[in-house]
Amino acid sequence: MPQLNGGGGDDLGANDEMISFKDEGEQEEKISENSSAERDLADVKSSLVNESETNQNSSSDSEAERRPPPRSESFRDKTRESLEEAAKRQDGGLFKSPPYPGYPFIMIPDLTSPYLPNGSLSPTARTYLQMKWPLLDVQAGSLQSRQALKDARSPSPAHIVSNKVPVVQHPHHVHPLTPLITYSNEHFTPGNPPPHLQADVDPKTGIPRPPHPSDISPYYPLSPGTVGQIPHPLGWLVPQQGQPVYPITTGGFRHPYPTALTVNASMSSLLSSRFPHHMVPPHHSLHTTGIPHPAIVTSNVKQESSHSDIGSLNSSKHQDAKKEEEKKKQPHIKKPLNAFMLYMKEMRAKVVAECTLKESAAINQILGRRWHALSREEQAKYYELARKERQLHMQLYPGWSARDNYAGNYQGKKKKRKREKQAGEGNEHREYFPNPCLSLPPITDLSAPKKCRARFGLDQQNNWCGPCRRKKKCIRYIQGEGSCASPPSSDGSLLDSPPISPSMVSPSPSSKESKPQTEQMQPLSLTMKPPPLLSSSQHQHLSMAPPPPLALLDNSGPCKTSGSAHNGSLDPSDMSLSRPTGSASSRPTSACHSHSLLPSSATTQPLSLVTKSID
DNA sequence: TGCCCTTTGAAGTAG
DNA sequence: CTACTTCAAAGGGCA
Repeated sequence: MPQLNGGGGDDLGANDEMISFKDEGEQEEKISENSSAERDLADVKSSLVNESETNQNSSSDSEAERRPPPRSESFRDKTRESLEEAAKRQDGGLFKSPPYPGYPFIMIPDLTSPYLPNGSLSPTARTYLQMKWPLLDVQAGSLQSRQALKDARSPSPAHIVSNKVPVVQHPHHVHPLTPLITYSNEHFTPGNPPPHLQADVDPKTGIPRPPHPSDISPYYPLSPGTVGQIPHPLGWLVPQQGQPVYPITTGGFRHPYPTALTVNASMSSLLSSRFPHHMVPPHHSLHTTGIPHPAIVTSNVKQESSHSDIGSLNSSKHQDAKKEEEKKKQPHIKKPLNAFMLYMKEMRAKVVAECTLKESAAINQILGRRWHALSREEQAKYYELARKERQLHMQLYPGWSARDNYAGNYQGKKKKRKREKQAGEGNEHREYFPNPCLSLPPITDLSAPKKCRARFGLDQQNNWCGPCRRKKKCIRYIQGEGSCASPPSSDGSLLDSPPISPSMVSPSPSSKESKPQTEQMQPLSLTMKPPPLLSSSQHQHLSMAPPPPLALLDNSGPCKTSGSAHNGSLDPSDMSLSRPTGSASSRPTSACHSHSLLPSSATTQPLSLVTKSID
């Protein structure tokens, strides 16, 4: 991977400092162009979600009724339209700008499924496939090509192979930065064959395949002929040759829904393939390849629900023992990943490579910023994925509840008790970026500074409190004052706080000065969430009115990259999302150390980390 | 070994 | 309804 050195040293710190992401610059540009378009981020987000929901609604209105949510044509059509549109847009500037991502491409998840406990592959091992519409209609049956592909492929993880997940890989057109996971809506297609349809079984593997190519979603990238065995980030989620992947019966689960999913053959096979035998609910038509479902961590299916149902016998008295036992025995069904998590999984490796950082906390900060820098469409992609994953999860584990994973921690029980922050602290505004890579000079609102780490940065650890040095909870952080070393500015900003990290602060001396300055440095300072204290009305107001200081912060990186033709598809609203506010004027136009991190990525994933004041 | 850090988002709980 | 909490991933660091 291209190191981010912008001139910078190889060492982490230096490097980080210098890193800037082009995409941010692009984002900024957008912002500047659309400064007026500020919208409430929250609204935007919700709109994204809604869109996604909407898409699916057409197909799944009454999902509850028809358990096997038919994912529908409508959705498919829409998606296809979107894709086509995207493709068209890209024609002009083809990958110059972050093509929107995903559409034309398929992201193949690394072999290590997020849920697979023992993933053997590195997270980075992700392949992005380009989707070509034309390929979509490939007949599923082409064993030949499939075989060929198979042969050509290097050995895949056993589970994968066994599953024979068909994925088409087009090495040549892979776009590094814009992976997209495509779902085959088919999975949910109402018309899917009933379980018994396993009839269409892969002769070789014995694994059921999609009944008919025709069912394959139009944009389903995988052509049977070119099937590869690549896992998807949502690996288990990835359709196999257009077949529904998820349907699973709830054998050992709580069945909130009566029909519990009409599992369709493909799903069954998928599930079976993902679950170890013992994990698979006693169930009829599941295939057992011994592959656990990603969401299941332990060896046994968490059947608490069913257990509870069945045996309320075990009442409280056994609970403790029971819990322990369950802990050990029961598999832990993990929460489905949300949009951001999906994004993180996908991008983490990239960021790591760029920054040479390995610390997840730092990486996550970067990713968080990048996330905000994403265009609406890009985020929408992930929201959609997340939505699907949730649906899938729901189907797989109808009785599962997030509460199940609380482990009794809620309200102060056992483990992780995250920071005890009190209301008032308002962390939301914290903007410090310890990681040089972020280089975003931070501190925006700082009424709620973060921990010492965040406040002082890695290079000033001498200022950290003891616990912080030990990576423990910051003792200074706890208090609303939030002041570790230096008190917040009179205006509430921590601008006068010690510079975070040299790298972050960057050359510009006047950090204190100005919000504007700060703003400039703060590429993505905005959080999508409205300030906690704002009432909805206020919130709304904000969206309409000139952005509050905080909002202003957003100027992200100045680095406008060349051509950021960006996505032509973006509409003004897009910007609002990525950059809720921000005025062009405040943003430095030229100041950017943009060292492009990634040749290819640079265009797409701009995150201008470094901000230097102009002049 | 297990928690912390850090991010966003979803979902649960408490008031 | 609002506010708050937990947990998803990740991996280095620490007790």
